[in-house]
Amino acid sequence: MDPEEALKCCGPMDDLLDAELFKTLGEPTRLRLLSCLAKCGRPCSVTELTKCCAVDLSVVSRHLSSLEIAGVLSSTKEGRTVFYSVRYKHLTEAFRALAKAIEGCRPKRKASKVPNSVSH
Amino acid sequence: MDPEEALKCCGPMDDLLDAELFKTLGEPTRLRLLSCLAKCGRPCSVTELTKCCAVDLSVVSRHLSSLEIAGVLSSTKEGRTVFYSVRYKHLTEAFRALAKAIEGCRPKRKASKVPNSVSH
DNA sequence: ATTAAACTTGCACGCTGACGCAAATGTGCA
DNA sequence: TGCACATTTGCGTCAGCGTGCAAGTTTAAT
Repeated sequence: MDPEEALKCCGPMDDLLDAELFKTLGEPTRLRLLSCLAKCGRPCSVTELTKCCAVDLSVVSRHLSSLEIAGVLSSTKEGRTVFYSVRYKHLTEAFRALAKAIEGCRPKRKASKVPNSVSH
Repeated sequence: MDPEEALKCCGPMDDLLDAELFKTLGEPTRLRLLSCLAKCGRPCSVTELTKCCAVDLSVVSRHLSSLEIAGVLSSTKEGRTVFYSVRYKHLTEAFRALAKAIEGCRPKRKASKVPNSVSH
């Protein structure tokens, strides 16, 4: 198949390769917040999470909001504090599905010796 | 555990949460190139891949280079044309490992009613 | 040697996004 | 009501990045 055709044919990958999700995860500070939150294993407040990275609290608030929009975190409000949690199940399933989709595109057996088909 | 401690304690996630990888995948044009290349199921040249996205060939060249540096693609040169391929195995394993690491952080059973241990 | 094809690289432009600070909003408490 | 705490939002700044165009590089063919 040619790349031009591949563009039109819609596979499982196209639904799973979410640019917004990757863009959100592709930022060191956000990634650190996710990592710390995951390792804590419990919901944390914005103020708490600010202690694990060297940026202003307002910045952390915005990052956490982004992560929630991207489907990485969920939040619950208790009084005046907001608790963020990792969406473990959702994330795990997303990455597994992606792995499976990529694996599914992989050609099973290589045409070992067919010089003609190689050129183009 | 507090976010502050979590920062110091290094888990499996910290090795797998690669900001550079996500940043590279968090761009629509690059993601489209990856998708088309994967769906083709065969190595493609820069010129071929340019046909599946609406940007200049020089831009495609740079994107493919980025994807290679990030470990998403591999390239082989034949004469004057460069063929890019998806690193299926590498990507699949990376995402599966990530899924597993995230799953591993998930608290198995919630402490249903232990007020003392919650506060901190 | 000349020409053409396939990429790569240098450069400038425009836009996005991360950041800090200050002000605003929402909420519990005395 | 007044005050302190937790978080959000507005705003200006600055660096990074995607893009196109033009020039340079490598390699094949005539």
